[in-house]
Order: sequence, then structure tokens, then C-alpha cells
Amino acid sequence: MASIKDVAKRANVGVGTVSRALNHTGYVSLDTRLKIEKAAQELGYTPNELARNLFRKKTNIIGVVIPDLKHPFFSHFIKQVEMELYEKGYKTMVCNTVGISNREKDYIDMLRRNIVDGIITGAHSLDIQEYLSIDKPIVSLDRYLGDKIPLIHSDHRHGGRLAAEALLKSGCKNVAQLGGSFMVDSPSNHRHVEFSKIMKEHKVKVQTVEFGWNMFEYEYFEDVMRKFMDEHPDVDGIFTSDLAALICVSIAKEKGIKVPEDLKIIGYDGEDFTRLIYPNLTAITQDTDELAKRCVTTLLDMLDGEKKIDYHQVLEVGFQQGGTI
Amino acid sequence: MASIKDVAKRANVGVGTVSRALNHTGYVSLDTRLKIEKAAQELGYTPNELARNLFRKKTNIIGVVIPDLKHPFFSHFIKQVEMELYEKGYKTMVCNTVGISNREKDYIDMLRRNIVDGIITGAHSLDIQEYLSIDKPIVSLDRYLGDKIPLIHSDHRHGGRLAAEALLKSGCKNVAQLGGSFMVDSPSNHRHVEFSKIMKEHKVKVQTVEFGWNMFEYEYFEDVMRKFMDEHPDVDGIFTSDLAALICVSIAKEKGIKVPEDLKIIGYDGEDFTRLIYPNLTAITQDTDELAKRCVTTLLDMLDGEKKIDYHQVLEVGFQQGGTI
DNA sequence: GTGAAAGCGCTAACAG
DNA sequence: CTGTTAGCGCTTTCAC
Repeated sequence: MASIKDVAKRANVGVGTVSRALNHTGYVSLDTRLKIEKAAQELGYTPNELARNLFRKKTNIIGVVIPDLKHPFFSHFIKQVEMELYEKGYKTMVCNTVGISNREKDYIDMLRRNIVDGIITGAHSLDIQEYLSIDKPIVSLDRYLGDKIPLIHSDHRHGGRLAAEALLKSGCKNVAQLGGSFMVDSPSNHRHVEFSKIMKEHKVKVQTVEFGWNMFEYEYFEDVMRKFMDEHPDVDGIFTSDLAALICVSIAKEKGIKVPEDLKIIGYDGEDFTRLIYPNLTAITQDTDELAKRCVTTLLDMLDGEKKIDYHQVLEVGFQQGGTI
Repeated sequence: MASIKDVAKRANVGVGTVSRALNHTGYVSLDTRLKIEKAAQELGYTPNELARNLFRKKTNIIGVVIPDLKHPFFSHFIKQVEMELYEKGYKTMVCNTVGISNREKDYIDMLRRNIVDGIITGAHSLDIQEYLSIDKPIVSLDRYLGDKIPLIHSDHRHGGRLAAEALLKSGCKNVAQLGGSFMVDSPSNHRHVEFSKIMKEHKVKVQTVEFGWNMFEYEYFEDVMRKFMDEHPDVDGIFTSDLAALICVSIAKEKGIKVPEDLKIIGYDGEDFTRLIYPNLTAITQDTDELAKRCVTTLLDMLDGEKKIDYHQVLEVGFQQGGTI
């Protein structure tokens, strides 16, 4: 690989001049610039980013840590994050935490080692403690990581309320909610708290089933859902994640349970694939694109250092009227 | 940030010794090692990977270029790739090419700039020419990029055959296949060639609809599928991608067309979400996990330099019997 | 305008 | 066993 030295030699100039010429920084006479460009061209010179990185102490790489790249919500999120980052001149490094303990810690380490300039994390595995000691740019999606780390999430409480109201309005008397692990303190759990609260206020029986910690596999949801439905044939309304909701619709159909007549189902997230069935799944929707955008701009603002940071951003949820309620 | 120099100073030793002690390379007396470890500890020292990278001319980062991170096949693929790479000590950088021209080129540039050690590409946008000039490790999924670049793909020809046979066996007389752009020479298009060939051999009418180039949006598939179904109510068998197939099932239901009685539908890829409907989608399945694994091991073997590389790996496809055929 | 030189933080070779 | 030194390739003063 040709280095800047080779170019300098070939153009009969110093390396500094080559650097200035190629980066359009500082004065270089047209004459020598052309000489340099020609030499660079002939040598097929490409600057070595590694050397630049070392000098600048910056890689322009952002790490994105999420539980499961395959999950519809997260794959949507990361796609959008990647596109936003690209537009701003950054590259995206990804990390699946599911199934492997300590990966989140590895990633924090990458911040320390200067491999990434910042991190957007949507993972829920690590103890908060680990984060408190870091003073590099981190933005969190859906999980409180201390006051120093910006937190961005949908208004899940409102999401829970909307779901509850929809089920109530359609006359449910015995509902259930199945949701992600409540062990971690995440705003995303607020939907279940709120849901439960409203149901109780209306004297409607509500059961809550907790999904296993960091479980995102399709088969797992199916197992849990099937078992639940077998044991509770009397439940007339279910509130759960998109994936589990779709599975629920499918199991209901298999069992000959009429949806929405005998069982109302409402999902959460409202990703694309909930519109792949007919009728569509009724769901509370998150603005995934906007969540991604906020995470990116907030992180880049932190990197910038000048901008004022909003440490707690809450996005509105929506309602997707489908045919399952 | 504390550097190795600081540690050396604090431990009253030379930087070389610190390096050796911390990396367990070369001899260091127990005594000094302890001194060094203590100093490193106290300073909260973490080696700067950037400097290492520069020295080693290696980042341990692999770039993965795919059309669309949100697409179920690709998000599955990339999840698996990421996990395999992590296990082998590599990090994964991702790149969505959809919608943005030239991103693939940007990525190849990253190889030149030493930002990534190698690339796994599943994208279909760039002219092959660009690849021919590269002599760094690249592995291609589903697209022929010249004899120097290992090509890994499913036996799509067989996939097309299986789909055709299934449709024939169930008595279809007038079928259609809708598939990805045929402009690029990709083994994945072979399924349509084979499908068509077999149908013609059996004197069954077959229409072929080509999806737009690099289109992966749900709405787009819905538009195309709906239009097609409106214009061809007489078609009794459809072979298309998972996503489009599911949409097809949904539209059929909406229109009151009985599946599989009046319309047989068979998908391609057989990702998880085809089992989210009841009855499940009948589909030709790819072994996505194995594809990912092969891509990773092949790339790492190239990086290794010692191993013998298999330049053309073809994986068997499977058949998922659902209820749509 | 331009060249020389220092240095980013680390590793490896080479004397001691 | 350990300290010193010479780079890795680039950017940026700082003289000339």
C-alpha cells in the first residue's frame, strides 16, 4: 500500500504538503497540488484511516448495542440508526447482547479503548453501575442509566393506557398482559404498570405474565403464549408485544377461537409485519424512525460538545386500528 | 486518558516492559509485573486500540454490506454473522445499501482505508468491476463477483424446482412468480429460471413479474402484489418471497379467495415470521444460519492466509410444509 | 508556500 | 529479565 511518504517522494515534496494538498487544508500552490494529485493518482494512494484515527483520537464509528438484531423492532431501529449515522459521516458497529452475558460490558470497553466514539444502547442486561463510571458519549433507548446518560423512549405509560382503554371499550372483562422482564427498571415496563392500574380501576380482572429475561426467540413466545392460552381459555383480551400478539392470533385461529369476537388482541410496537395479516393486528405504535433519529442526533450533539443536550426525551405513541379488537 | 507511558512512569519501568507485562508476551519478573499491574489499575489504564491498530495494520472489524437491515432474511443473516464474528474476536460493522447509491463503493473504500479487515457482501448494487481491483478479503453472498471472491449461496435452482413441483403436484394450471430484480446476475435468480423451465416443460402457463431493483419496502410489495392479483384473478398458484407471499395470503383473505383451495401460495426463505400465521406459509427454506457461518469462516480463513479457500459453496434448501399449498 | 520534525500510543527488535 | 529506540502513517506546528 502506498503511503503518504511515497506520494511525497514521487511528487518531490514533503509529506506535510501532501497532507495539506489532499485534505484541502492550508495553502498549496496550484502547481504543486496538481503534481501531488497526479502522483497520488498514479500510486493509487488511499490515506490510511488508522493513522488518522490515532492522531485524531476518533474513529467516526458508533456502537449500537441491542438485545436482538433479528427482532422486528430492533432491526427497524438499527436500520434507521445506520442510515442517520451514515448521513452524518459515521459508521455503525452493531452488537447483539442476547444469549451472551457480558457483551454489553465488552462494548463499554470498546468505548474506553477508543474503538468507537460513542454508544447507543438499547440493551437491558448490564448493571447500571458499569455505566456510571463512563464519561464518554452514551445514549440510552428505553432504560434509565443515571442522570448523565440521555434517555429516549416512547410514552409507554400512555401506550399502556391506550391499550387498556381499547380493551375496556370493546367490553373485555378478563384480560391478560404478557410482557418483557420487569426485573430491569425500564420505561417500557411502565405500559404494564399503567395497563394494570387502569384495569383495576375499572374492576376488570387482569393477569400479568412476565417473559423471561432477554428472551426474544419466536419459539419461546409461542411456548409461553400457548401454555397461557391453554390454561386460561376464559381470558377475553390480551395485550402483549407484536410478535407474541401475532402468535396469539395464530393460536386462536388454530384453536377455533374467534378474533375479535371471543378474544381481543392488541399488540405493541406496531411494526410492519403486524400488517402482514388480514385483518391487521390492532396495536399501539411506536415511532421507531423518530426514536432512532433522536438517539443519533442526541449522541452526535454530545460528541460535538457545544450543543445543549436534552436528557430525557419522550415520544408520543400511536394507535393502529386493525381487526383484532 | 492514561497512556502506557504514564503506567511505565508510575511503575518505574520502561514502556516496553509494561507492554510485555500486560500482554503476557515475553518475560517479565513476577515482581515487576505486579508493580505494573498495580500502576495500571490505579491509573485506570486501558490500552488505546487505535495505536495497536495502526501498528498491526488490523482493526478486527468486519464490514457486512446488505441491502436492507430490516428485511427478515437479512436481519437474521446479520444477527448470525455478528454472533459468529464475535465468537472469533471480531466486531461487526453494518451497512444498508438500499436507497443510497454508491454506499457499496464507500464500503470498498473502507477496506482500502484499512477501517475494516474484510467484507461480507450481500448487496446487489455495484458494478462487478469495482470488486475486481480489490485484493483484500471479501466474501459474497448470492452474487458472483469474479473468480477471486468466494461465493456462497443456497441451491436456488433446486429451490425453484421444489417450488415448481409443489405447485404442479397440487394441480396448478396457471401460475405466477414474482421476484427480485433480474438485472444483476445472482444465483438467487436461478430459482425463477428453473421454476419457469419446469412449468413450461409441464405446459403450465407461467408469468414472471420482476420486482423493482433494490426495493424492499413492505408497501412496495403490497402495491405490486395487489395490482397483480387484481389483474390476474385467474392465477391459481404463486411463487414469491416470504414477505410478498404473506402479503398475498393476506390480500387473498381480504378478497375472499380461498387459500389453498383456489390459490396456492409458496414463499421463499422460510424465515420465522412465515410461521406467525395460521396455517403457516408453505415455503422453500434457506439455511440462513449456515449461510452466515460459512461466510464468516470463509472470510476468516482468507484473513488467516494459510487455509485453503472453497471459492464456491452451495447449501441445500429445504421445504417447509405449511397450509398455503 | 513548503519542508522538517514532533508526536498520537503502542509493539517489537535490540542491546544490555 | 528490562530499558531504549525505531517505527506504524498521518497531521500539524514552526521555521524558512
